[in-house]
Amino acid sequence: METPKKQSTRTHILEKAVQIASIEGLQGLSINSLAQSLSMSKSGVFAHFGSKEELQIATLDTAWIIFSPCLTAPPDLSAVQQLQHLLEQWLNYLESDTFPGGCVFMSASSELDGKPGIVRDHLMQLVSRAVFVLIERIKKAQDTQQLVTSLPAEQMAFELHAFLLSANLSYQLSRDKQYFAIARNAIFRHFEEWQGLNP
Amino acid sequence: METPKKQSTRTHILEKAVQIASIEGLQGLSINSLAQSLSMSKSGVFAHFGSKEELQIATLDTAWIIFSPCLTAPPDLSAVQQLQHLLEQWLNYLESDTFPGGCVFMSASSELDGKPGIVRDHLMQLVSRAVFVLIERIKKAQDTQQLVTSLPAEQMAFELHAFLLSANLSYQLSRDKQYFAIARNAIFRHFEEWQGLNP
DNA sequence: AACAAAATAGCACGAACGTTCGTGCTATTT
DNA sequence: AAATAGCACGAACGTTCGTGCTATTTTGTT
Repeated sequence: METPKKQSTRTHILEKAVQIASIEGLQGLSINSLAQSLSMSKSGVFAHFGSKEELQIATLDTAWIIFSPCLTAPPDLSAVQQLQHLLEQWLNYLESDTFPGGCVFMSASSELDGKPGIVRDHLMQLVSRAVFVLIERIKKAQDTQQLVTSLPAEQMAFELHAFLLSANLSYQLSRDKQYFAIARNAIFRHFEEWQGLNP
Repeated sequence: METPKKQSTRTHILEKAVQIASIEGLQGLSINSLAQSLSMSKSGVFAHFGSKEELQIATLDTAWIIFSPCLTAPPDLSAVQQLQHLLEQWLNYLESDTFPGGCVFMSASSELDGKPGIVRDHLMQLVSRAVFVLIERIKKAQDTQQLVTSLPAEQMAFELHAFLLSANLSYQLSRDKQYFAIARNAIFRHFEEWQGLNP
């Protein structure tokens, strides 16, 4: 039987790293505390990455692997249903404590804006990828006359994304899940309006 | 002549502290770097506050003094105009680089969520105060039949606030001011809708 | 069973962190 | 003129950080 042990320690390290980073932030993720929480030595952890920046990038990639399934949708749904499916999965990802300290990408965006470097570049690439999927889904719904075309897809994406971000931030600060209900209400009403009057 | 020296160094320190904190975050605001950028000694700065937590709280208070004028509005305006005035000033505050690294309260919210303590408590109090003003302005506009009452004021406040937060985050990450135009578009359209059909 | 390779541990380093202490300056008060 | 208080300073503390080195252990292949 093939033992999966060889690759699994690095994976195991990164899963803990994502948890810690979601609470302490990417900067607060220290190799020392990471090693201790894994009952490993500092150098044992460090050797897997070679630098803290590489650890941070690998942590972002691991978080992306956890998050990215949200972006998929069953192909048998209509375009607008796929879009709604995407938003609902995104909300579930924020609401269920997938990451104990909230969306890693959002907290990382806050700490890394204004600090150029490869970690920031990598983060921006991942964030752009998620927003790109959102915009594309909106455009497809517009192309099939399921959403109005009076608004640019980018405008709609900004507003929907804003509700997701804001719900995450308010929830993390207050630990009150009502903000997800409020965000769902906002999203639902906007869909009602944007589906309403087709030319 | 009364010497303003005594209180002014502390004020001077805190003004620099707000600038640094807006870029590096409240945790990244180190007493060492703060002292160096002021050509002071570490202990000279430290003595004014006694602990880093007290420095962080004083920094938040200083940022609030800078921000809070946004919340005022000329009393001769109508309720809905006062609300629009508030949002426009808030956007200007985010857009003009009042703080070089973006809204201090937002980045602080991101780093402090999930880390209980007096700094987090103090931050939440300030944030709540701003949101409270926003909600009260909406309620007053509803009471005077200038905004529809089919939505709770808290729901409207969440959506408007989300646009502000999201514009700030996207701008700080991309340095692209188009996001403020998008946010203004979103706010304008929502007012059009919420003013539209009164009972 | 022996051995090469990879993974982990151990140790030391320089730097930066928050904090404390003793000590001068410089006003203000007695 | 003497005593006092407030500021700011430099030095040092113990700790933690990221990062190199060198052993030692574990693993996979013959």
